[in-house]
Amino acid sequence: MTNVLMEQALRDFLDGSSWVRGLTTAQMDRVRHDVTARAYPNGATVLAAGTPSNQWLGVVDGMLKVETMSVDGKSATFAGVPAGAWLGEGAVLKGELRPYNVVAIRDSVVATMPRTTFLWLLAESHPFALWIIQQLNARLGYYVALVQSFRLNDTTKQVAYCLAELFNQDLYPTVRRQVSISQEEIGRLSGVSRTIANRALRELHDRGVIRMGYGTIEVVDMSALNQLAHGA
DNA sequence: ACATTAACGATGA
DNA sequence: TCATCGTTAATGT
Repeated sequence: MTNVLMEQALRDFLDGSSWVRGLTTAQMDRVRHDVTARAYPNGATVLAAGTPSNQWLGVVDGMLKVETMSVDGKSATFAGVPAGAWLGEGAVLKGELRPYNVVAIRDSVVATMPRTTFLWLLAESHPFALWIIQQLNARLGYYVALVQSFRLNDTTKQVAYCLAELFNQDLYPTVRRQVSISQEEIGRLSGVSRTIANRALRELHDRGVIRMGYGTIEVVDMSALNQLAHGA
């Protein structure tokens, strides 16, 4: 993507971010000035664990994941983050070193807001603070339901839950029915091997819930997927 | 039982 | 050419 196209994509992305609508004109001007965009190829580390939390990130295009690495090199994926979402406010708020890696799992464009701008907005804008609260609350809800799903459900339903949440409007406001993610990453996100992820996805396909493409999954029946995700 | 890892070939971009 | 997918056989819990 050329720089000009990327700047245009960044403007569109900001205009489409719901928290921007609550800002004053002056606040918006500063945001537009301070937020920058950068492209990352598939597999690239956007932010490494252990580095200072100096930025809030927005996924303009593509897909990121949040993961930790254990000492023996194994990794656990906590979240898949599709285009339209913002992430990283937790570490910025705590002022800690980043606890997780943020990695591109597709060719991606990522927007960066400096920590100082983020904290300024949080102090200046009540609507922004409310938006952040609802975002944190939506994440909490995700993880509570995740524990429930893993305690009570078989692997196919675990995969269904993780897949369904990629379309959660509270977590990821951009409305889509298709997501660009490999079965390998679906497995990591769901805590199962690629073999099992593949079997679960084919089961969902055979039930007419999704369609599978090369590196993509399209939801055909969202309500059926959500029902399976919650134990049906 | 049921999941994982490693591996293979096939195929899409 | 490389990523991704579908499948299988051996192995682990």
